[in-house]
Amino acid sequence: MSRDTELVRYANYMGEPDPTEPSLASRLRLAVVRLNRRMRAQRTSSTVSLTQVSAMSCLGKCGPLTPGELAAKEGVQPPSMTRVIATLEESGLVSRRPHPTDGRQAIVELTEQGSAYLRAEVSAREAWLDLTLARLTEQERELLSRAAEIIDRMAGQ
Amino acid sequence: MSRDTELVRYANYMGEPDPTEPSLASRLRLAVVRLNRRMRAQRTSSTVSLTQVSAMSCLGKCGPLTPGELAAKEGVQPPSMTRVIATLEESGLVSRRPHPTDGRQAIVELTEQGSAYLRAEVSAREAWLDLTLARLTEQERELLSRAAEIIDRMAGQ
DNA sequence: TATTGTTATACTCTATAACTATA
DNA sequence: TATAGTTATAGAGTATAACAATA
Repeated sequence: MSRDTELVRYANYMGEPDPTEPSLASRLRLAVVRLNRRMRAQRTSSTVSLTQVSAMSCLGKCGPLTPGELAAKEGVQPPSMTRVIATLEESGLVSRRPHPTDGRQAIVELTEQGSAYLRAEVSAREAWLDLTLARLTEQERELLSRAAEIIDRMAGQ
Repeated sequence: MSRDTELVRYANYMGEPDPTEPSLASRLRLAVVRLNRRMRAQRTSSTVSLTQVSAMSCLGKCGPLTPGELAAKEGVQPPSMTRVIATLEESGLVSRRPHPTDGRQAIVELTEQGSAYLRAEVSAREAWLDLTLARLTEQERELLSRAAEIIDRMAGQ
């Protein structure tokens, strides 16, 4: 997209504010904040938190990664990821091994147990979300599916 | 919606898992977690956090509320809201007055300063989100607008 | 006795700054 | 000197349990 096109879009988008109606940014912010809270509050028997599940999903999807790569993909700072990895390693869900050529780096990957967890337990954690999604219409789910893609792209910028 | 319809929907939705593709629940979870992180990380000169802005937006939209009502609308527990209100009151952005008929309750409302903040500063906090949204196409924004509605409804359940 | 709200306490998530080890 | 990662520390956000005040 050219810089000009982008500016025109921004002008068009910002040009007609409706003071009686909350902006799209406001509504999207509130919706995301609230769903995030709701998902975190969803307790499972497991001790693995939403953040940890998210990191494990990333490893499951991308394969073994260095801590730095994992932090970048999850959009957190390296020290935050250090802690997530340490906790998961203590639980035996991920393992670390030395990088073959660079002594500074490490390779983090799911253990057998971690993979099994991802297959079986993640869906348990997501039970509430699954059920809530199931209550929607097929059209609404299709819409959310596309929205998830867009939101993920926005967050990754 | 009847209970039967709901069960059929759930069966249809859950019946065809595709192991090669992350589920909608997974993708939506990741998208929401990441956008939430990204929004919180968005620093402003202001000292008002995203959670505080969210509570103020709620007061701006609904008018004066008791702490309990505000907690329910935001989907947090009362003690959590106690803290948010206390901080906002210290900053002079909201005020508390006694409930006219029930001595246990209180009425929380935006002050003049709080309203001004909501008009002027909130958009500053949302600058990043606004800009990011402006980079999308009109169709994508329309889609997100509908998604925000659905997500908010899901979170409110 | 039930309801509303607050206080006390603790845990998760995340950040920045400073440090260590390796390239 | 630059990069990858960890340790130390701090702050936001949220919860549960226990308490106080009022209905």
